[in-house]
Amino acid sequence: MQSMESRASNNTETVTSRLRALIMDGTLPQGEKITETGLAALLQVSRTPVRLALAALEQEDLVRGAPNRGFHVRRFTIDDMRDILDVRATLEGMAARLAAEKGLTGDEEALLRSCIEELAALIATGQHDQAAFRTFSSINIRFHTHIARIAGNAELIRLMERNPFRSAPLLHILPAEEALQVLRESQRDHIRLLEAILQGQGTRAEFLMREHALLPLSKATQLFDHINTNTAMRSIQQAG
Amino acid sequence: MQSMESRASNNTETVTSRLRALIMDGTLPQGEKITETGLAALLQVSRTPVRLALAALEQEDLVRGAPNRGFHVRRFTIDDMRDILDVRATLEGMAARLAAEKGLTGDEEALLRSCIEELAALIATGQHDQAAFRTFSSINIRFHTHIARIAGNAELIRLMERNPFRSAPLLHILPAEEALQVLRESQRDHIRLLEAILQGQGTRAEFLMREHALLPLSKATQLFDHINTNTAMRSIQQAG
DNA sequence: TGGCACAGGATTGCACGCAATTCAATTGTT
DNA sequence: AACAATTGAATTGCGTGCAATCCTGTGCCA
Repeated sequence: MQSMESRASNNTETVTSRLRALIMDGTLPQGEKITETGLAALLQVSRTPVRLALAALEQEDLVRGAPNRGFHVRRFTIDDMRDILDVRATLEGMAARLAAEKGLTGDEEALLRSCIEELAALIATGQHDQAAFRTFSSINIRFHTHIARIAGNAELIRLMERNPFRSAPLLHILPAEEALQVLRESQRDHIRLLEAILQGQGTRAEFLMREHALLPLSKATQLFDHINTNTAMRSIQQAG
Repeated sequence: MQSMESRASNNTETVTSRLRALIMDGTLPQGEKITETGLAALLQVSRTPVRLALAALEQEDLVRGAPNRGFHVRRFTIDDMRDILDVRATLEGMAARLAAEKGLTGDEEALLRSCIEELAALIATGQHDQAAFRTFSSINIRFHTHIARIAGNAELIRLMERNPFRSAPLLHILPAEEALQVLRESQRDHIRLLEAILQGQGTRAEFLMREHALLPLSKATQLFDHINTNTAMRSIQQAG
């Protein structure tokens, strides 16, 4: 997570990454008002890179701003989460379809298979601690990213990378037993998916992937509650 | 086109709109280097709003920038266009599916029907001049936008609005007879689409819409040639 | 007591200056 | 003559000051 984001040559990108992290990990609660001055003081930079970072995150829709009235951290309602996941599922489905229609080279197939094998090995250990879930998430992202790469649609990759919940740490939230169950279901999906792609079954791959990507949806309520508990509860309670 | 974009309270949004227009209408050729200073001088503002506007358009992927090396207008290859249209078709298809699954209120149905009737009336006149195509495009956008609204997925709407070719003036490019043919095919798609949505046939609506949105793809080569001829030819010839 | 106007403080939006980086041309060397 | 190093111009990145705008709290009036 940090190894990808923290490499930045200029201050603006650094501030953008740090601000994004502050929002995603809940340090800045939902709905929190962000002042350029305050954030600049917090991050020890001037207002200029802060302003640029806020503009960037406004495009990502993580913060929202009104003219002359500054920015505030976006509030994610449960409907927002459903919408975002739904779009993500559609885009991932498209990636799977394109990959199936295009066909895989030997290297590409090998890479996907290795992801599946790593995941299988991880599940076989039966571990269900934070570290295991983190590893799972990392391999899982690699699997999905690679399918998008194979699809070869630059615009698609661009949109998927900008999805707010690209790497939402869902598993860490669920009870351990339930999380393990999710892992197993997820893995079964992966295997079927690769099979469909290998056989060139575009539509089947698309729908399998769609269903697979929607798997977190059933847990959305828990995710929602967790985020609120973790971040905005105090301010909400104070406000109400 | 202008009535939607030009209302801006602050300078940054004004500059963003104007710069976007400069790029889309080809005043700034593809690959053209953009200097903050130069653009600020051209638009009679300081570098600050220009910098913010460039950052915004970089998110839209209309300009691209390298650290410490400024920005240049994105070059659209024909592959880029295919990719963007393909993604757009998928998103529009999703909107149609959601609309069909959700069902229409009387008002919503009436609005879609009125779009179709207006389009039919326009086609019936047999006009094929620029004004007619502009009108067609306007009504067409209304039809599609309304379906996205009915779908009710905020994230989906957001992505569709950011699509670079949201309102690409395709028809103006084609020979008049061919453009008229496109209009008729397009209209037939609209009618079938509404029928599928009304009957709650989500998957059918999705695929009809996908096909419909891909209609410009067959003309992509012409579009590509036109844009290059219109904008970048000189600089390309000079460079090569 | 309730509502409105006004003023003070705070914050954004913009302009400009300076340092750091990059690119290009010139110069010197082999 | 070809290539490498160096210097200089141009441009970006960032900091900060100032005016315009907006919010808050106070006081006045009905």
